Amino acid sequence: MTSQNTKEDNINKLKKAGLKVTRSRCKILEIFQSSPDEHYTADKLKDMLADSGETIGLATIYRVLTQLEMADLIQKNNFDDNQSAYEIKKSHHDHLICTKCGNIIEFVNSDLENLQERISKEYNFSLESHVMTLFGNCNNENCKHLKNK
Amino acid sequence: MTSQNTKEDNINKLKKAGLKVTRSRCKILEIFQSSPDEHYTADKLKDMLADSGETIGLATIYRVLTQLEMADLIQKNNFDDNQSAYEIKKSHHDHLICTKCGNIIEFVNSDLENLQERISKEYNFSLESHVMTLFGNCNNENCKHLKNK
DNA sequence: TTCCTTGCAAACGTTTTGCATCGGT
DNA sequence: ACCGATGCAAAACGTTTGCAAGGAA
Repeated sequence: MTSQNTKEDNINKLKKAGLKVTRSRCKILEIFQSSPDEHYTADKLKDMLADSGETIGLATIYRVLTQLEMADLIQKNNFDDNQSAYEIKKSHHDHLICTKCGNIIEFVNSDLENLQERISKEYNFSLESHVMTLFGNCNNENCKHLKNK
Repeated sequence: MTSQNTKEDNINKLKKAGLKVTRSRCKILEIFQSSPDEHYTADKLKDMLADSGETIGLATIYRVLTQLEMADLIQKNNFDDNQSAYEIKKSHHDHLICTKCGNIIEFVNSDLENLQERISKEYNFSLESHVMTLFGNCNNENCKHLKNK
């Protein structure tokens, strides 16, 4: 296994960002890596940490999330809710969100990336980043549980 | 003038939505119509209303915004801030946002609309709506005022 | 030992709600 | 006259911050 996500790697990533290697930061990073497509709110993280026996204060979680975001290890999303959803940083990608069950699907589309560049040029705009989110119904069988949070 | 935005029209729109035609709702609608490309926070609306001699409580503004949104007369945007920005509902369009000065530019692009449909189909997804926001620098001369709010 | 990190509680800013009053219809 | 709409104040909510105690280097 030449996994990119060993504990060693995380230690290096944190050090590189000038952050001390603490239990909280490692545990949080590991959760993100355990399900790379999942989106986590601060609250959800707190619950998951609690479930695995780690009691970490919400304040710390918010602080860590901010730091990991600045270190470019995770990405913050402001979807339609009042809560921010974080996910591990990957190459450019966007989201489909089911308005019935809240399910989030990620996708990558290079045509989209190109189109964004074209549009930016049209407005003499220097593109830094983007967000694109499609809302609709996922048409899955198990789209019955309303808003899994 | 065969304007679509007479007071008569607004009265009809409100009635159609099952809302009483009150001073607050009319004034707020008029502000949105006076600058169709502008984006307003609840706070900003309160200030503008105050400037024109209308003192309307923030609670009412939020209630009206929610109702106008449900009536499909305005649209709510959750950009990167903590505040929601509302604008009058137009045909599909998206945003370029300057990360330096906060300036918001609207654009419409039919290629984008088509591409969204293609992507949705790919995931067996029934598209209802979308959000696309490009962040970058607007390269305007007057891009010096940091974050005009 | 140093300074960063954490927990707790309190503060914060935005949005929502309860309730009495007001105003369309 | 009825019932929805409003104002005010208080509550709720997610997030941030101050401070004292704890932990990595």
